[in-house]
Amino acid sequence: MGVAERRAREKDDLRKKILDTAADLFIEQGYENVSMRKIADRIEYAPSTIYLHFRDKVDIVANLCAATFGELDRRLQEILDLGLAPLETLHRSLRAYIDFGLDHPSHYVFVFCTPTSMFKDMEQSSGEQIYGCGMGSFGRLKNGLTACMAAGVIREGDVELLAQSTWLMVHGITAGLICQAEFPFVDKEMLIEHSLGRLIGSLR
Amino acid sequence: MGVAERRAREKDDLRKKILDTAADLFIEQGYENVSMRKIADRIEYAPSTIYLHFRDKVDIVANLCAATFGELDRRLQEILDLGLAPLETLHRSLRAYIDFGLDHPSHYVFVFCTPTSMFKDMEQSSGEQIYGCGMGSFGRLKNGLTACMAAGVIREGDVELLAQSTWLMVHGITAGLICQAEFPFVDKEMLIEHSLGRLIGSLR
DNA sequence: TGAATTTCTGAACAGTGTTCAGTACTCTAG
DNA sequence: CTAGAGTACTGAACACTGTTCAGAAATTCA
Repeated sequence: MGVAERRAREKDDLRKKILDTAADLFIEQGYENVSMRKIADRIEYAPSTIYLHFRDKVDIVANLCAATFGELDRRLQEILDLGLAPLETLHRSLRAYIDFGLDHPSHYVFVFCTPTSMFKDMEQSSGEQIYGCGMGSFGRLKNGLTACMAAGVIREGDVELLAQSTWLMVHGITAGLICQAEFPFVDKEMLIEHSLGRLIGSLR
Repeated sequence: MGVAERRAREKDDLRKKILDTAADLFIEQGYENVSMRKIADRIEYAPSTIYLHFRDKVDIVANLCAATFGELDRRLQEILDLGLAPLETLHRSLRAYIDFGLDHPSHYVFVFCTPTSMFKDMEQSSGEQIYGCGMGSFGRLKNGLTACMAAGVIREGDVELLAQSTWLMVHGITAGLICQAEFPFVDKEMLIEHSLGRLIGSLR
């Protein structure tokens, strides 16, 4: 009686196809310019079919973001697994965060640059999903700072305060480079490393 | 023959009324949730009338932002006029920038947190208007840094690089506090001053 | 008063997210 | 092999969006 399983698998296939197609379109055209009808057209289903798999448009993006930010977590774990010096680990982690944002600008902007007030009339579960996206990584940042403090390579202080302050500024680098793409920035590599240098230097 | 003048004045009055009403609505409900019809309803004109005064919706926001950011310029000039020590001036200016963003979250997000790619299919003039919003203030930041360098209170360096790096991080504080309003931030006052301390400290 | 200008509107267009009655299909039980 | 249950899917519709434009209304000028 593998029928139920096959049907479930087929249902999951379509779900994945919707997510993949939506991801492609979001990257191609940006969140606002992608409509449910465009997604439906590309997968050759009626728009209403999508609603059998996702509550609404935000639900699709929330799922995509959750998946994408899982990748950030993986990248950060990889760095942790290298077993480097705490300060070097911190530096690489912050750098990985920025690179991640630049690699996934649409997702990053959606999760971190959309005022939460815009999601007021939204299913709570989607809101929490989006909200939770970054929390795992923020926890890693706190761990990283704690490790640095324990090793005595940065001065003692309120970890929560330091972490929030650090995140805000790293976020600024990431979001600024994404959203002000037209701005005549100096060499990006230099700009990022210089800023990270200041950021980490100010922890000593 | 003051007829023409009176009519021009009346026309300008309606223009201002549209801008004021739009500003109110944007603050109340956020840019995306305000429609041309809502604006038209509140001023008791037909939606199409608005198009006699503004090219499109973006044109309205662009005008609002230009006006708002004029206020930022004024605030920064006031600080400059105090004739304080260069480092103190820099500190107060950065603080004023953050406070300004928190005072006008909708405008700030619109100008700095909307990917420029979203304005691709937009009249060039509006794009330049939005783009130009922050340029004046950025120039002031560069001047402030140059003054500090001349006074020998920060170390020598590429002013453009320092200014961009500084702006990115100050932007992060501002945008982060606005867009992640639900995040359980520690005391905001402390968070801002701590971050500014790190930022300015890393210039020495 | 009549003509010319300007101001303003109503209806329409093409698009959006979303809902839902009803069709088409697949699988199960008799 | 067929009747019916159950699922997957669709087409049409709803209420909205920004925007356009022919024509109505109001105002000014001769």
